[in-house]
Amino acid sequence: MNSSDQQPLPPQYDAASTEAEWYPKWTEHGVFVADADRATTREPFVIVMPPPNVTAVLHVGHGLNNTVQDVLVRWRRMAGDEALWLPGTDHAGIATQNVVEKQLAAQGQTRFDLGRDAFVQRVAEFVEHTGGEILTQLKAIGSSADWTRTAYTFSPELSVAVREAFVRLHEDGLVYKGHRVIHWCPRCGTSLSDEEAEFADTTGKLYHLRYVVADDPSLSIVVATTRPETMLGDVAVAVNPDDERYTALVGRDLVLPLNGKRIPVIADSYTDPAFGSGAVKITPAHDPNDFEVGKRHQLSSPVIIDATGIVREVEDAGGRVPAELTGLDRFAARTAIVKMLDAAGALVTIEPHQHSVRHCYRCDTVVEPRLSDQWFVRMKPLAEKALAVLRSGELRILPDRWEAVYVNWLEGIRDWNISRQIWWGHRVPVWYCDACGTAPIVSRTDVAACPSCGGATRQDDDVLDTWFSSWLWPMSTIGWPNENAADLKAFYPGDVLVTAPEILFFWVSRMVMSGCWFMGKAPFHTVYLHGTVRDMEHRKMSKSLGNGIDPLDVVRLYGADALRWTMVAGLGLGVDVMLDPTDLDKSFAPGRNFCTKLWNIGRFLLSRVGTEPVLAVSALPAHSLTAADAWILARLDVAIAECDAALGPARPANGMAWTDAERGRGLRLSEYADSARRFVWNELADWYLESLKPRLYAAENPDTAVARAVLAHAFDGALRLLQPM
RNA sequence: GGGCGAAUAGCUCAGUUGGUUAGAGCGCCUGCCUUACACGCAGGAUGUCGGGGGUUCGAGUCCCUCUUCGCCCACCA
Repeated sequence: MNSSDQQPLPPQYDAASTEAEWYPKWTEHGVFVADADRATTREPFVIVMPPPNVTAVLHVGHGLNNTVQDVLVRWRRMAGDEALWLPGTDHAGIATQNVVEKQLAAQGQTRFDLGRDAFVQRVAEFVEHTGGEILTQLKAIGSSADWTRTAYTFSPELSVAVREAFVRLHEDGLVYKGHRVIHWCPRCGTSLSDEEAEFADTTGKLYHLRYVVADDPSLSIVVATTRPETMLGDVAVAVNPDDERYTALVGRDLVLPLNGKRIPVIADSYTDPAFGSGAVKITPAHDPNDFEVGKRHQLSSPVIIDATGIVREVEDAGGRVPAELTGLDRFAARTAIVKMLDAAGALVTIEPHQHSVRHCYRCDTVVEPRLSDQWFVRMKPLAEKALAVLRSGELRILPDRWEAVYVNWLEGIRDWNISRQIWWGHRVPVWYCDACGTAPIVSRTDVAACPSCGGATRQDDDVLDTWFSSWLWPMSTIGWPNENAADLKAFYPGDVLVTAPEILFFWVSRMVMSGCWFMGKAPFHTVYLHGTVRDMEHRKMSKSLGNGIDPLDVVRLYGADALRWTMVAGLGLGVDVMLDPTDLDKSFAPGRNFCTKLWNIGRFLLSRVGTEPVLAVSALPAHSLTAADAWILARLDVAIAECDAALGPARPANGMAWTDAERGRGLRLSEYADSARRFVWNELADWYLESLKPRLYAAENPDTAVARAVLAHAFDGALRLLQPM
């Protein structure tokens, strides 16, 4: 050993070169590739990656989400499990279509100029050329996913799964076509599910309008509405049957201002006598509640706003829209109508009104309730199974307070509108024969000719909600519906699902439902909901706010390990991670510094121990160990136990369901980071290594080999301990 | 309207079933370029644990209440 001089390694760790060198080695050696055969002799441990939108660019939220998954997968891989982390992307129906439509708009075109086939082709090409870039970016942060299994929600294989799910649910009586008022985005031109129509608190106005009794102008009723433009489509005014103020008027006709239509006063318990004037205008085509009221009273449903949000006579609306309002945008029409009502003496008052307005989750346009035909999934039977697995402990959610949210949503679940009037997505597998008008044909395979008359068929124009493909993700990616697929047998059900609470309803609950329904088992036993990455003002990091941090910048400046360290160390259970986009050093230097600390322990070891084999610690006689040796070996054992306890248990001990005692344990990422850091820095480096200097700078003697052996062992242990993160 | 969460050192946060001097990182102060590391080492200061009340031998930890932030859900006409 030459202790005198040259340092083969620089005193500071260069993450960029090291990481770039190692990642390809890992993939070349296939260390991330799971093997279905091996899973018969080892415990499988499976995490499916929440598939980012295929057009997505890596942001720090992905960094957090994937770091957590990577830590867990690497931890189990180290522990000897057959670990599978399954990556992939989501075709993201509306989102991706919007991106391409924006490109077209820049050229002054719309999708209708191209036509359906050409447009779909164009989106597919776009996705092929620029999509999935995020998966490459995930490699830069060290993600140990099994890239040989990379999946895509719109691949041929997954399309088979989507059709199978639709057809089977139809066979089970859970898929049906419904005619009702749904959420509609006039900008995207499609219906939305309840979850896709997000509430935003708004200060609006409550307009009080006076409708005069037809045969006695001295009598009138005042109704309150936030959307006066819909009055053109009113077919009745409803009052509560117990409301004595209006008993005498029930059954009589009112005259609708502006278009002179006669509408009846009806009694319906939907009306709350305490709200406003206690009388509600009923617009069946433009409000879901009014639609129900209208059905109960066999009223017509005149449509006076079209699919693009323009006011005009669309259906059953003859003579309802005055010429001067026809063709106006719904909001322009509102202004105009209020003016006209005022002029007509029908506007009583306007008062400010706090309420929540639904917006499109993709483009933030105010959602328009719209009467249309849509495909729905009857959710109650599915929800019951998803509730049962939580109650039995087959499934748990961490932090556990989310379990109540999950239960609450499932207990009040409503049917899921799964059809979208866009072009990018899985086409609804239903065919119609216009010639003979036979019943719609729901089929796993394309139907070219009508089975009854042999005539030409026409496939349903709608595509399926993008979540209708992602809810199958834990099964479809590993072979379902082929029940004999080796991967499906080896890797279903999986273990942990790591995501943010935002998509608990969109995705997590639905995966549980589909897994329970189609496979008879929840797709994972643990849902881990992590926090959100925020800036120092606690604002969510986002492109629009310009407060984001590019994970790739962090990788370049501080290293992937520093990024990962910051994510893991800052991640209390369910707690948000705060980062300062204006001071990257504040957030990421600690991780980088820790790497350098580790690096320098290594340099010390190389200079004082060298690269020759050392004695095995187990071969050292107990009496040859100094107190420091025994101490650091004990501390290593403690650290290992602490890290393991912080992360685990990996699965329910009985293999079936969580016991009450187990249920809240584990997934304490920050505790894992703390324990590991304390051992490496405070115990190994600060104390043990310092204590070793007299021994390792002394002339060679019998103790030298002991010190070298223990140091090498402790350092090896440290590296293994840190490997997951 | 219903539900949930948070409030602990200047900042970001730990404090698992109530139990000796409340912790970490960053920041700050004082020494140190000591032959692994100045992206470092040694040492130090810092908190009526949001306010009020209560239970208890004992409360950051349990109960009530108030205040302030934040989140989710809802057929808010």
